[in-house]
Amino acid sequence: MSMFSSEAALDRALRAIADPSRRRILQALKECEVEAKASAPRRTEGVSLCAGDIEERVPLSQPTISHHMAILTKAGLVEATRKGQWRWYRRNEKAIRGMVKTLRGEL
Amino acid sequence: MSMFSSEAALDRALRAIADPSRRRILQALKECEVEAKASAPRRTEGVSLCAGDIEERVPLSQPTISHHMAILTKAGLVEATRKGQWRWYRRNEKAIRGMVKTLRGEL
DNA sequence: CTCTTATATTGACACTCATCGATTTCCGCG
DNA sequence: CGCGGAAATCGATGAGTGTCAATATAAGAG
Repeated sequence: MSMFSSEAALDRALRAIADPSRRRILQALKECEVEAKASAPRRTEGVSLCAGDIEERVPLSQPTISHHMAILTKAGLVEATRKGQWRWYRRNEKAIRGMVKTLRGEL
Repeated sequence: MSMFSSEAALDRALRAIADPSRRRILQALKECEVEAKASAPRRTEGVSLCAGDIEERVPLSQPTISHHMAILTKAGLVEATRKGQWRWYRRNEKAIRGMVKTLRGEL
């Protein structure tokens, strides 16, 4: 029983990844993960990007980035934690894998 | 190199499955496949449904069904062949599998 | 050719949504 | 408290889209 067993949850996730900008954001988060793995000293936020970092990597305005992050978070594909005035986003690999798996079975 | 290597093709496929009605249509086509496998006498159109059949299984008007079938076909997820005045639709399993696989790698 | 049936196309409508500028909220710091 | 920076929210706008009724097209039957 995955976290995408309900039609509504799967629908949110599929609509989330149906947008090219949001797919680019997910890829940017993935690249930052591998970078963090490659670098020797483990920073605590190594596998995360804050909204500003994403804005640097994806050519969209700050409100638009914020909007997309809210959609990705509500869909469960991304998790966020506050740290001071920043918000650190990271991929929810389990959820992403679960969505693909659900897709393979349900579609 | 899958058939969804280009961003445009993947985008078409993802937007296609982002709609619940189109996912229901894909499921209806899948059910008809397993029915055909279960029944002893192999009819030539056993793994297909015509637009009218789909209309019976999905509560949408005929023009809407036609519209969705065009989108699914353009996305490559469904194939169609004319047979008299009917159009028989069947899933493109290879493409569907390929899309999921591309998603697993690219996402 | 005409009738009937199956599907596609058109036109319209309501609704969603991606995007941005402007503003607001939040939070650490002095 | 007040300031500055980061992110969220608001309001507007333009593009996209799901849906249907009406109409058109296609194709077999008689």
